Amino acid sequence: MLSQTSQVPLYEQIKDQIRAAVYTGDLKPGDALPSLRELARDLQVSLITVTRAYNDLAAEGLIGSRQGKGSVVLPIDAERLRSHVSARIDAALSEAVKAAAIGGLGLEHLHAQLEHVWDSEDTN
Amino acid sequence: MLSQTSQVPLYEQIKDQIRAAVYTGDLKPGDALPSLRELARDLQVSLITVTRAYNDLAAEGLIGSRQGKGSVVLPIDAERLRSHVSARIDAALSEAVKAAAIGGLGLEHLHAQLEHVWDSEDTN
Amino acid sequence: MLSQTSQVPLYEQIKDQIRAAVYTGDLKPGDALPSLRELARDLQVSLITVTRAYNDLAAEGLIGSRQGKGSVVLPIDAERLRSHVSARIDAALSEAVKAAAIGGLGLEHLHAQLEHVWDSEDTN
Amino acid sequence: MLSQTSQVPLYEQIKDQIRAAVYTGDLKPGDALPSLRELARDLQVSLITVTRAYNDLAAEGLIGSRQGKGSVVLPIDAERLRSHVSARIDAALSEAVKAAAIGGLGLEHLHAQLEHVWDSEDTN
DNA sequence: GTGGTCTAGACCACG
DNA sequence: GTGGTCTAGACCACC
Repeated sequence: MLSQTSQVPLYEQIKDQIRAAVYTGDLKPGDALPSLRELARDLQVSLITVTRAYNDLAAEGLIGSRQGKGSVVLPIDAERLRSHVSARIDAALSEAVKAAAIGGLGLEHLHAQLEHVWDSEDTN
Repeated sequence: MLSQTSQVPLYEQIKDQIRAAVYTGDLKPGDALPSLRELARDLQVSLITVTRAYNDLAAEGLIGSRQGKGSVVLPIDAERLRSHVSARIDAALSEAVKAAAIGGLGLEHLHAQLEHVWDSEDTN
Repeated sequence: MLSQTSQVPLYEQIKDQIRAAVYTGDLKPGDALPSLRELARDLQVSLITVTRAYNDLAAEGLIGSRQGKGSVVLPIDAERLRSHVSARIDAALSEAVKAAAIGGLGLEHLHAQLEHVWDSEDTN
Repeated sequence: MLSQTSQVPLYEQIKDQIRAAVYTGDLKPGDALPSLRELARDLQVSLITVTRAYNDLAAEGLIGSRQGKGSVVLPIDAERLRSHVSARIDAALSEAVKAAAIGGLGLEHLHAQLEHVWDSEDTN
């Protein structure tokens, strides 16, 4: 699902979803991705937008494209994935800690809030 | 310190810095802010960029400006601060949870990582 | 129609007109607003002036803008509209009461004058 | 009492207060106004600001100044006062009616609200 | 001196 | 095409 109202560009949202599918295993190395036109139709966005997302992911080394054969997921490097995820988690937690410091909230509050957020994300 | 290369607009960076100073108590209600021209000169940005930041903050109700008198920090109400901090914490934790889901990491890992980040922020 | 001689800033006049159109229903949620450049040309003002008006309205939560897609009216919530209208009415009536006090006119005079004004606005 | 935070310029606030005093009879024709320096001290504003207020009122024909004799209230023209007050009342009521129309509120609501505002202004 | 407004014109990101 | 950002420079009102 894409948000037309979010500040995040559409092509970034598409990239995030494909990345997430790859990293969670919903898409495995060798799997074929939907064609540009198919995905553009399904997501109700312009062909240009999907093209940009695929190009970016190809530049990242996550997917590969062959003339007339469509795009496929490339083998992922476990180390790559781990550092990618770790960096994102640490950055996010650092943000949370800074905000807590401003509000004078302690570590316990963060742990508790983390439980709440975890549960609510789980149900979505 | 402003980053000319960051994706974040200059005026947003200025707003963030002033907001942080107010919320942390470095700037207290009633304190005078640097004049538009003074800050523009110090930060090496255009007068208009600083003006925009001050205007936005005034619209938020965080600061007040009067022609010929300069700009001052307005009294903050506790409710405002609390909701501001809560929103920031929840957004950040939500990011962390999403990243953990991609990496297949569990809630325990997040709690542990939170401890690490908390300690490292503490020592800065 | 904008007044170049009024004390009210051009961008505030633009904001007022769009706000009025939204609140009266001339513009409904989902409707597209004219593009920045189009409105600037039509109103004979600078692009920046229109941009500022749109930005302010977006900060108010009344409209939303996306790069490359234009600007649209966002859904309004009833509570927001009610408080907006109430505040405007109270401010205006307070002005009238103050003026009446200066002229030594009583409450009955205001009620009578209110009838007259109501009728004359009605016929416009 | 002057509001340092209001958007209304200080000298306009001073003018309003003197006008109100004249129109309500607290200051009668022939009465001496406080000297520029005295009023500036009392109101905690600069001499320039008070001077501007007095000059504007003199230009309006409401007060007169004589070298070394201070300023005095001039005879007021009853017709002048009446039209001045009427215009202000009508403008304010028209604003209120417009706002009510937007909110779909009827004439009865305005009459009721007028009562409330009248009472609350009375107690101040 | 201060902030408020408006201008013209540029470059970038997005679809 | 769209909106977002930033610039330099001007004039005004206020104190």
